[in-house]
Amino acid sequence: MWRVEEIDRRIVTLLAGDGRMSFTDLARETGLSVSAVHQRVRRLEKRGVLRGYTSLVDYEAIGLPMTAFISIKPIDPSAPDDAPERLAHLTAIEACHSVAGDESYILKVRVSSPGGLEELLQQIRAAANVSTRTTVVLSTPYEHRFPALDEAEGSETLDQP
Amino acid sequence: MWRVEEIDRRIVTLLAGDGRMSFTDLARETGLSVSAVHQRVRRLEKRGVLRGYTSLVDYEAIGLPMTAFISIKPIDPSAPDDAPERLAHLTAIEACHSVAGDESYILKVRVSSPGGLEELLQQIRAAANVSTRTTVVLSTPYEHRFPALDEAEGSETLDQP
DNA sequence: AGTGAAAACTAGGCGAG
DNA sequence: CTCGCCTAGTTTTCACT
Repeated sequence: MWRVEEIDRRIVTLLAGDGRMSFTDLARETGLSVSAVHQRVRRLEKRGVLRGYTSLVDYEAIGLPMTAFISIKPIDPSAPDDAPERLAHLTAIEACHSVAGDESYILKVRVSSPGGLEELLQQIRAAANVSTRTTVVLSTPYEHRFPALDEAEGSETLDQP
Repeated sequence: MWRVEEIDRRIVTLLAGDGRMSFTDLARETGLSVSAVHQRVRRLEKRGVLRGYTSLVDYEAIGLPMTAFISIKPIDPSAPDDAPERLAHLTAIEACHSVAGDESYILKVRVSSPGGLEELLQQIRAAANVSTRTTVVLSTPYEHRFPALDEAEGSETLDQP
């Protein structure tokens, strides 16, 4: 009697929790056959609901112990705003969000040291002609959590053929 | 002649790019045997360098099209600061970073609508006794990128037996 | 959409260099 | 640390419902 979509949400949630979970395990958890889950996962991938898989990495262990948020604002507000493309080559930038508010973008960056952050800030200012405001992360109580999906959410979009 | 560590960095980078890559493929990409890669991956997992695997999800497709950053500040600065624990039950909060600066934490949240954001803000203020400052994300040019790891970074920490 | 079974491929353990 | 072999288990396709 529950909507079919329940199962897709369950699959997405399970894979968010363990991106390497086998189809066999997904099948057991969802009560479907292996081939049915397989088919659903492939369909979710094709539709872009599942956009890929990644490992969660300890940035401290790979020599990038420092995280910061950098808000940027164009120095010349009349110039075309192509900051994301201009900054894309800086691999220390993990994410770039266009935001409402005083500044135009928020960047999340990972660097090895204060010196590395200073250097990155100079590169950002030079590459995109922006002023910056930096907020250094001291610790991260949690990250990469996945929300509980209830039937109110996603039903319309996930339910299309 | 190159440091052995080169290979571990390569493995981490490959798994960051495709968290479901098979050991067979990892072996081919790194030039090692399957069992050698297998052993290295298990070691990286045990050391906590690889902390897990997850799927990348299109939040719009699952009915959570709205992302925001919420900075919070305690209303009573003399009270013990246990905001992360007090907020942990709110699954709309994807990440919680303790930060330097005017505010004490930055939260990243996913909601279904402005109404959902409003409700979440009330819950946050009530649960942690904080004031909030919200920055709504308009679009995300990129996210979840993984930095290029060069030999300068990570060598010390990754190189230990 | 779902199922079960066959074929191809992968994971994970073992002994050896 | 690395290799290659081996078996159990997983992925993927297919014909059928």
